[in-house]
Amino acid sequence: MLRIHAPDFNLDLTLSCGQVFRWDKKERWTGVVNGAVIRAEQEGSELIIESTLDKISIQDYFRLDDNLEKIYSEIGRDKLIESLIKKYRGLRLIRQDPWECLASYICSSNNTIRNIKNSMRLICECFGNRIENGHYSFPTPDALAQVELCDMASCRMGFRAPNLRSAAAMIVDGEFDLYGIKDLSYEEGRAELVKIKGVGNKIADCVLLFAFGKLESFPVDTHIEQIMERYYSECLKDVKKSKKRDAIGEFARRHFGGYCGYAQEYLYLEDLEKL
DNA sequence: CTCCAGGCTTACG
DNA sequence: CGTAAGCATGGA
Repeated sequence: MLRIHAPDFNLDLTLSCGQVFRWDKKERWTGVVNGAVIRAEQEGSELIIESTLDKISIQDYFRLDDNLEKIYSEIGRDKLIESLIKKYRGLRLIRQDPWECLASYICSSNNTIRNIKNSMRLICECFGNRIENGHYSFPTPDALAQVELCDMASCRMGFRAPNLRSAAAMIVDGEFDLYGIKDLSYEEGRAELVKIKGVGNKIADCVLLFAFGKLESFPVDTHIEQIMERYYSECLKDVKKSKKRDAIGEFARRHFGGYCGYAQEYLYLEDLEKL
């Protein structure tokens, strides 16, 4: 049992804001990270962890080394984001495994969070390794590259299944250096990721932000598009519909600065919770 | 029934 | 160039 000092951290918000798909809250939050089951709960500023992973790995996963005060002062450029910082204080980005992150977001296109979570659970149950009762590791690229498409149909991924398997094959064959992206700039990494079939700008931005910690990434999906239209419409007039998402991302980098990926997460959660 | 969901690819003017 | 249909699946 680990007790980790975690000020400015909100476990519930961090795990329920839609950035990760393999955590569930029962009595405690339970998830699988890097092949190990983690059970987590929070008591005030103490994060209480039961896992075989060490303290450093947990701190790294939850990005507890991020200086949130500095990030808040950087992105807090207007009234809206200031109010969201106040409302969702302690929401942190998570440092996900690149392959699981890529696979999850390949599955995310034109899909719901509920369906994505269901598909990722099935993928792990069908093709991962059993760790303990009811908990499975995320299958490696090798494991998925060998799966027949007809066997993948049971994971309910629909038209995205061939994209996931071909991404796995590209990584296994050495055709795509996923882990090398950590050494690239945001722009270079994006140019690489969109070479994968089924990966466009938005999914590339999610992988760059959630797995590689490129905090200047600002993924623009339907939720972000809607909330940005509502609150920052004056900055998007005269932009053609087909260029709107690019324009929103560029505006966000100018407006919120180099930590705009954090701003994205707060805006996204606000739109998720709208009535 | 239609419309939408953390989009992307392809085809057609 | 630009726009639009089509893509599986499930829920509202």
